[in-house]
Amino acid sequence: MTTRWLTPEEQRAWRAYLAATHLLEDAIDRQLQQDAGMPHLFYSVLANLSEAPERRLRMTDLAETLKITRSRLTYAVTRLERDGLVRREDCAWDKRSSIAVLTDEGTEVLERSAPGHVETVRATLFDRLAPEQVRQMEEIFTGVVRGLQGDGAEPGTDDVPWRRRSSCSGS
Amino acid sequence: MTTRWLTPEEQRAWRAYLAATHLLEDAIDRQLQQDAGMPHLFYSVLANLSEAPERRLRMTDLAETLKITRSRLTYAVTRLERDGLVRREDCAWDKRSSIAVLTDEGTEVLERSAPGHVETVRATLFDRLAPEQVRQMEEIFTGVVRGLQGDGAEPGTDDVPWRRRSSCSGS
DNA sequence: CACTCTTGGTTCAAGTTTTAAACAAACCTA
DNA sequence: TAGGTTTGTTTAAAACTTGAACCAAGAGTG
Repeated sequence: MTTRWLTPEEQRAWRAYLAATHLLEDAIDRQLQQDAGMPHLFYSVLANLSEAPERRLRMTDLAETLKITRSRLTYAVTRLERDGLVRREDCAWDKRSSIAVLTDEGTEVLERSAPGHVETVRATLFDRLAPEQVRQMEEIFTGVVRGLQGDGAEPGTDDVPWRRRSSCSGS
Repeated sequence: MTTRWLTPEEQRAWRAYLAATHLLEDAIDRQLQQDAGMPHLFYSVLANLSEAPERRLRMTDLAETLKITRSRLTYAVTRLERDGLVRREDCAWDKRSSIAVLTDEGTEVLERSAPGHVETVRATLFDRLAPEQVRQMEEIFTGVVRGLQGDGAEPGTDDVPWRRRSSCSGS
């Protein structure tokens, strides 16, 4: 089986993608580090928690939605907990689980830095895209995500993966 | 000025993008680490050199096309040089510059690991995209790149940025 | 009930990578 | 020549990632 190399079109797309992701991540990381004192990943943790019911999520679920290893998440949450932005709670139903909870201070920090973050995402990305391109982007990347790890999952659960399991949210 | 939050469509696109980039980078890094013993960035260095005239590029130019800092590139090239995949040469025209040259061994390693890499890129990305989506991707991200750092550059030089300056290639 | 298997999460040590600031050399311009 | 810029590296510190090992708790089985 001989290698099917990338076509010129694919090469151009790939290069553009690589360059853009580098620049984007740099810009966003710089902005967040500046304004919120944290890297993008940490911000994403806070953001995801803030949208979860009762602002709490199981570590494993959080790791899954963020597409990172649990180890990596443990590291992030430990930092955030040290800064008082997140608190860990035990799960009453499953005593193995620990639940990351966004604290009030975490909420404050998030709300304070969200505008700047959104501003950056807009300035670097969405303000340069036509509405049609936004749709295209979503389709392209949801496809990639599904292919890369959703192969075994039933379609339809991808939008809100954090509602799949018991969220230990009952008080 | 009140914050213009992301629309639901933009949010979906953004989340999909973030998830996909995480998964993609993970997959590609894992594959390259496995098969070539190096992270994606290092591979990109080799790949870019291999396509340059005489397989040589100024450090600064290389950093610019890779969208990384010179410091970061210095680190990468140092590693690659230690492994014999890249060699540094002085530039005759400008004695400040140093030129990274892909060695024969580097070429071998690259050629040996390229098929697996392309295979991964295909499997994770392009084999899931319609030709139209490849074009959409290119347009979206070239726009982003141009906006993020090409604002001051004349349009038309984006495709082959490494030919812009003296490449110190005259043997 | 033991027994095993799996899951959830952390710890630990090692290594990798990034950053930022400082530096030196070379170039350029007047 | 002086002053400013570009190139590239060095350095030290910090940040991050990895992978394996580990423990505790649930789940399934006989």
